[in-house]
Amino acid sequence: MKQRRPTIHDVAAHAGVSKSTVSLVLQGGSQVRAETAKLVRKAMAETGYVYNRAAAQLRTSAVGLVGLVINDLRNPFFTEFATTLQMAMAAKGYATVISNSAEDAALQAKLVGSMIEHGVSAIVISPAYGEGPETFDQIARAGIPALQVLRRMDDRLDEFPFAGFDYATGSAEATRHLLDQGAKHIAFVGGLPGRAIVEERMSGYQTVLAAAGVEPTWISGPTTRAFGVEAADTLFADHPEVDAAICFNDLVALGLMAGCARTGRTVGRDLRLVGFDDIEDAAQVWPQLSSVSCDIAGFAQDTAARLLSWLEDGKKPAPVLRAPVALVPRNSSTGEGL
Amino acid sequence: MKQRRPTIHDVAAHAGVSKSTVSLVLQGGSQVRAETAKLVRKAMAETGYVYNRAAAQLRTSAVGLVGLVINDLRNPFFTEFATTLQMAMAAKGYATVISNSAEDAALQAKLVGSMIEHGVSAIVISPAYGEGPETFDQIARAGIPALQVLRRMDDRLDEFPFAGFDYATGSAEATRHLLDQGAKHIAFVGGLPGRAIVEERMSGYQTVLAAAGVEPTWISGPTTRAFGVEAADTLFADHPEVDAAICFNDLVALGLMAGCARTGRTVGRDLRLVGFDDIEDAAQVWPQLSSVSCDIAGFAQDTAARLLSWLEDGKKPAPVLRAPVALVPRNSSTGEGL
DNA sequence: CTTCAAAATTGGAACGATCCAATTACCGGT
DNA sequence: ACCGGTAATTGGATCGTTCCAATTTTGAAG
Repeated sequence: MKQRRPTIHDVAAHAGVSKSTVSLVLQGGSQVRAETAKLVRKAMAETGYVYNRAAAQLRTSAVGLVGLVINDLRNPFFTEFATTLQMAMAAKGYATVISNSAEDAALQAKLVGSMIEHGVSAIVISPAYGEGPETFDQIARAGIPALQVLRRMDDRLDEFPFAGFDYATGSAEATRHLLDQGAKHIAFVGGLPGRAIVEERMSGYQTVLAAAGVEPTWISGPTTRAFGVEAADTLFADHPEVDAAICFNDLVALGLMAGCARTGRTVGRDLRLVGFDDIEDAAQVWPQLSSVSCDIAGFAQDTAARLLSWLEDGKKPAPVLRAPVALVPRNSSTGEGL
Repeated sequence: MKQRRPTIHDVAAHAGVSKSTVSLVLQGGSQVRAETAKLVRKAMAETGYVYNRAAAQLRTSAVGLVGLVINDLRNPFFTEFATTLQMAMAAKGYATVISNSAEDAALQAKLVGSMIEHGVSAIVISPAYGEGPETFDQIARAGIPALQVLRRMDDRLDEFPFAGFDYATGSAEATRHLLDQGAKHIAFVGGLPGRAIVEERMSGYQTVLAAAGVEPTWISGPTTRAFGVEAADTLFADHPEVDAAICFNDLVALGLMAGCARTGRTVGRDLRLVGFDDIEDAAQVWPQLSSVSCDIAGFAQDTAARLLSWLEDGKKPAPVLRAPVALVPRNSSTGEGL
């Protein structure tokens, strides 16, 4: 039980070949005779050999391991991204370690440090809000390729290319859609001031409203479902004229829907609603939630592809990429079929 | 840019001490003079040293790294478990790598293999359904402590202790609650035949119904939100007499709620509903969903504690642990305040 | 100023794989 | 049987740490 694991030496002895041959078999090159290879593989099975990656890594320093740091893994939007990316990388032979920073910059720095020590060959990070550039300094020092996704926190875009969605266009489209549906007063619900994404997601809304000569209304707050529930009360008490809303994300929108249901308003008629992200739930609640769809799975696959071409062909991705988004109108905004 | 990373040697040279001293500083023992230690740390900062864990691991083979394999990371129930466990382990200085097997036994085996190669010192696994004992054989061969959680797939309980929830009692309680509310015909919705958890979650339901002399009704299917939506139609078409339902999990229940809303039934009045797991959403939809609460966060913390005591004090956990569950009645079953 | 134990420091020898250059095996054609 | 050339195999040397035994430094007591 306590004895040490067999090594490449033991396997070699058991198979009657040299350790070099075993190593060659391990690497799968067609350099060893099929017959010998079979012999070695049998010996591996019999001795219960397990590959020691640390030893290999020490010698080669290249391992198929990439780190993924997510600021809020509880949010289904990010979960979808993480799982899809992991699958895509796995298909190419890379292992992906997922970590959740829980929006805590200090923890995030620690996680990234640990990943670097473990020798990840790249990092994909959706950064937490928070103080300094510590996390990215660390990555820069280690000289590891890193991609910022979904949120842009560090300005060294040449070093840490960013990819996210074209939120501004999305919210503009959503606003226009609501106006087309006859909405007179459109509120924006959720998001805290001073955050880049919030400003981005609001900018399209503000532009379109300004063009239409309508006054914007912002109910700011955290981007959670709980806040959405609570925002419903605020909305009806303080802004009774509002007849439509764009939410920072679907979680807030779903919360808002629950809040409306509780107070007896019908979403889609009394209040027209559009969310953001188009998470799976959006199509499965009733009324179905209109949302600005971000095709997060496609984005994740794209990210994997970009990362791979960086790692394997040395092609550094463009410093900024904005993936298109599309409004998916459903009955929470059209009111059809209610 | 391309030059190799500084090693412990370089740091030593820079600080004017020997590599052994640097190593000692790294390990934090109080064996080196405070003054020297400071000198070394300064040298580390100046040379941009990063610790090479692979090398250390090769020598000591003990690293604070544990693997977590989850069968469905998209399900918020599991996400909550994973993130909480990760935080708890991080607090004790362990890094946790999370992987999603996506209910694919072959992928799971591959993931576990990769974790073992990376030298994890323990594995926590919520296993995917599927064929053979391959995954666990691998773990057994490597002699790594492993905990089965939430789902019991392997019978070697001495080797792979299991911990899960006391579902049978939970569903019995839920059934009794619904009967108390005046329900006459209670259906069980979701879950595929032949799976241990499904049988467990149904057993309490069946026992209580049998005692009350009521016929059970089972609408089986996958445990997803989409199935819940679809099940609503089945339910009303084929079993119009049903006036209450227990769902395999909250996802199914939430889907069922959406399905009811679409067809104009009021959950809590026309149909009394209880879910399972008490995920965050349950309290935030409207009507609020009654659910058998599993305190998954507490369970995750508990799991972390059990794992740590195994790893650090050598105390192997009991082969089977069933954590208590509690029914949380809300208005989807009581109908209050609707 | 010695002496001596305790504290601090140091030089190898591992750990288990990969890589390279060097060696040996094999095979078809004289 | 011999040769040449390719294919297959094989010993070191090496990667960056930790561990151990051995050595040096320190400082308090005599």
